[in-house]
Amino acid sequence: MGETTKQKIINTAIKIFLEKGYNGTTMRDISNAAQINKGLLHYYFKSKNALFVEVLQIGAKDFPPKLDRILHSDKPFFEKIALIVDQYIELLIKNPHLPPFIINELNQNTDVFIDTLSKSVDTPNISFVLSLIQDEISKAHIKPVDPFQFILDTLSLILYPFLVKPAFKKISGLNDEQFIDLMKRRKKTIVDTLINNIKI
Amino acid sequence: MGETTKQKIINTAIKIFLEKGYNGTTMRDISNAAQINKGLLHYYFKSKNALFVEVLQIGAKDFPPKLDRILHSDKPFFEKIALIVDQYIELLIKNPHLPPFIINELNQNTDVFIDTLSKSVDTPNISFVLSLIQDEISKAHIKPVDPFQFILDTLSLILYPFLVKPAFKKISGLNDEQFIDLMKRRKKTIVDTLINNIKI
DNA sequence: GTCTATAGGTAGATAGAC
DNA sequence: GTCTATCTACCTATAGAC
Repeated sequence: MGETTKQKIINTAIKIFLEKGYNGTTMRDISNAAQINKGLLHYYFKSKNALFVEVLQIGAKDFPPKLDRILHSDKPFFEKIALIVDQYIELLIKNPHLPPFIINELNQNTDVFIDTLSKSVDTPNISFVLSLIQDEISKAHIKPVDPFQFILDTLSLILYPFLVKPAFKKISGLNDEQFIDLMKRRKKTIVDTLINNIKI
Repeated sequence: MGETTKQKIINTAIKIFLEKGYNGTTMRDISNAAQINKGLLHYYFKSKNALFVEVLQIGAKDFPPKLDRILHSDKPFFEKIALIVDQYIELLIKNPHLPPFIINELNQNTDVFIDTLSKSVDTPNISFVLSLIQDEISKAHIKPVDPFQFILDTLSLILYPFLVKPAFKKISGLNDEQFIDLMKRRKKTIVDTLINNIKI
């Protein structure tokens, strides 16, 4: 038995929204790509916005648990960093449209986007991460850096290349495969950069 | 003497395009904000796209020269880094909509966007920057890092916070003034992180 | 140069036959 | 549940009066 029509719509909508963003996507785009009738979109989903919200909630459900498991494990701090960098980069390699999509929706539709996400996803517990870093500092395992800035550093180093991927590929002349390879090698670079900055 | 109508259109268009992106902006938005008649937009500019291209070229003209002057100066390498970080952060504080705008257009309209920019702006000479880093390495002034990755690190650390500013403000509860203050303090954090990673 | 009116197209959404 | 036809609203762009 194949996908139900509703499933087909959702799966297709995820793909198209990721590629083109909310504004850039038309209901016709989705119905064409899913090869179903336009009217059916409104039969299953009240409106474009309702479809978007539902897709967003489904798509976002799988991310945070993995990170949470790493953060709450009993592994050493430096190892946690390496694991998180690894998980993130692998996620982004598999979902290259995710970072620009999030940045775009975040800046054009801030409130709806954040509210929808925080309702459907366990908000990543920032204060826990902060306390984790603070703890390492007070135990003199790492230098007394600003935990906030350290989190910013980490996310910056991981996400930025995926945000400018099109320009990066054009300027450097790399193809997709080579870009992925560079990002896999970048894991170590990022961990080194982060750890060089905090090790005593 | 006040602005000419054409100037008024351009100035307004820059603002609106930056806020809403190309797709999110309507000609009506621009004419309303500029308080001029819709028809005049098409009198001065053939089409929405032509207006966009012109605005892009004008807006992009001022950026690269400053960086180029720093890069080609005879200042020590570490000082160049500090100056570049400073210039970038100050630029972004003054133009907070710039980073998300660029990311969005870059990912949705890759070719047109890059082509338009590279025609109107002296392409920032990446190979010169690479050779600059390579030179420092061969003189044993810094550790033998991958120059490509080092450039990525630098841009990542500078730009990322501005890309997620809305989420960051909402999560942290900071207001605009506090965010700017944090970014000014972040200059030193970034330079430290970068230099810690390459100093011998 | 500036305006009004409107053409021509396409978006999201609905009604109703099957 | 699925389809076609159609509505309303809004977009870009143009024509033409002033």
